Amino acid sequence: MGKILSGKFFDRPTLTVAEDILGTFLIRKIGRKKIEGMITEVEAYIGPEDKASHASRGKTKRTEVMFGKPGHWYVYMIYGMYYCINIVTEKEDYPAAILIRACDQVKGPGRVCKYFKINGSTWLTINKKPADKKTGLWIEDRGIKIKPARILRGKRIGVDYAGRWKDKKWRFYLR
DNA sequence: AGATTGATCCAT
DNA sequence: TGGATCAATCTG
Repeated sequence: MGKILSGKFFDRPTLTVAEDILGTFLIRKIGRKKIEGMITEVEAYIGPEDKASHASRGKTKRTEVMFGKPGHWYVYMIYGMYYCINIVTEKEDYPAAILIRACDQVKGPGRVCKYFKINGSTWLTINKKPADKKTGLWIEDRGIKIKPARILRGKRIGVDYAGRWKDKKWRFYLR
């Protein structure tokens, strides 16, 4: 149907990828069923210095995937209840990723994962895996072109602890 | 505004 | 090994 976005797409400056990813589709395949949604809101987490990023405290078992190859999934649990999903960007050894905050009418990263059935029994099949059909979760470009005027930009949500990094306007969303 | 909830990480 | 922290969401 659409064009599956590969590592090459994600091996670019994260802010560029964040804008370009708006209007593409997140696809989840479970058995013969598909769950789909157009990506409408994302946040960028960029580099080892970004205090809002999990990678700012260095490479750990959890965050090593952010230091890995672009086009892989980083899934983590937050507040013991919710999962959030990110796609890794930029070159290996440079930690960066994009958090998918909303798809169509599904607003909020925790709800996105719930909608796409990423939970305690499935997240390990996705975390640190490439975004492709084999993993069962990928991103497709279906040719929808978003006019720059439709893209809004603002501060990231829930990172007030991040010092001077909290005010970076690294959140992109559709009007 | 407050409760929820448990993996993660770092300082003891 | 313990405890603070947390890229969120729900309920009131």
